[in-house]
Amino acid sequence: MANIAKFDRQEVINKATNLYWKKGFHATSMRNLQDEIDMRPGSIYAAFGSKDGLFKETLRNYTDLGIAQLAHYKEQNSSPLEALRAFVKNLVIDSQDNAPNGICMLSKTIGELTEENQELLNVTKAHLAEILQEFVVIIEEAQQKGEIDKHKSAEELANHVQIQIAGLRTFAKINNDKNKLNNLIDDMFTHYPF
Amino acid sequence: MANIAKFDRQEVINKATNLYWKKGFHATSMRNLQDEIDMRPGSIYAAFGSKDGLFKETLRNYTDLGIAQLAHYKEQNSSPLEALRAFVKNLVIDSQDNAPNGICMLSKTIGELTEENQELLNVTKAHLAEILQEFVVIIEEAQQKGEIDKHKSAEELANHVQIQIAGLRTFAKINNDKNKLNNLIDDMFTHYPF
DNA sequence: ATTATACTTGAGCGATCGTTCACGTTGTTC
DNA sequence: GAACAACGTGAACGATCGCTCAAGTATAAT
Repeated sequence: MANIAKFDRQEVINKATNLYWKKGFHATSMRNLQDEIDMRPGSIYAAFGSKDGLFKETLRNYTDLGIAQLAHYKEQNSSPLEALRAFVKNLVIDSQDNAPNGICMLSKTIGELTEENQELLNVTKAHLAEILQEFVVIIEEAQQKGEIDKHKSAEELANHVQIQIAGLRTFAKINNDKNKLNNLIDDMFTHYPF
Repeated sequence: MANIAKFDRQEVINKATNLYWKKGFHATSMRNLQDEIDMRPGSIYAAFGSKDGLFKETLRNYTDLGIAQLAHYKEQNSSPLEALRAFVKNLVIDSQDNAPNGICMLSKTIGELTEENQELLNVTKAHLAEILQEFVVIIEEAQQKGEIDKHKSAEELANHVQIQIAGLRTFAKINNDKNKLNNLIDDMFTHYPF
């Protein structure tokens, strides 16, 4: 017989994601997490195994949320390219105020961790590759619709988008001028290499 | 009377810079630093005051080294624009192997720290602004020499360069294809907005 | 009611954190 | 060579780290 879930696992993971995203892996203590998700150490370790294990689940959650968000913009826009633009603007501009951290949790983790946490690093890289692939798909759709030159490499354009997002989100942390950020993103979609 | 320096302050700061740069602020313990710079806690605290104090000195050191490096490339190139390009290639491509960390120490710190370390965050932002100003100067010199359209805003171009560096260095961490990175940087200098 | 099972609890483990300070050593001064 | 100043030393402080586990509580099955 299935037992009553004593805690809402998804809600716990969401809260843990936000805290890890905000403070980073090393600066987030299990004490901090205990307070944030309102669970005692024993329960946390029974459910997630370790600090690393919980972090890995939050990385998965973060990536799923990002991919779902991109799908959301695709549904709302008939144009794949416009959907991508809206997605990027949301990440770079809106996230500075709404999200736990303006920086991408995956980029931040790539920057923070070393080979001492090789497995978490590998997971993070794999998730970034997943998102890259989503960009490839949406760019190929835009090419099908004639919004982008079909002769251009969708993979290279996707790389370019990911580089711009990483750069812009870092920049936004020191210069949160929304008009400027908006213009930079518009430029990105109206000039080379698009 | 000045006493004999019992330790080489500059060498100690260099070693501390490399460790902080590699591991980040939170993941670097004072024990780690003691081993790396071969000093006992009392001496470190007498010389630098605190973990924060030493970190602040390494940020200053890192920024000075970067500015000196840019000056070096300016001396070696008659063209300011080529000097800037060589500087960027060095940061993005060579640093992946040579340096303690492929990521810029300042960007990494911006990503890692929160308002809990507001002063270190402010120092870091100020240093990024310093480097931005160096880019403005070199771009203005390139405009004087007719290498860049004088009607373009040197400040905006400098911002663009800093954003590209942040994005490319993150990208290089997951895809260290030197040919691709080289092409991306060449594209950056031969297409919009340059 | 009793037993079995599932889940939570929180005191506390050994280790490590950033930091301090009484003390030892070294070099200078008179 | 005695006194002093300057610096380095490392044991050890209280706090916190990630984590464990014996005990407690709640629900389900008999």
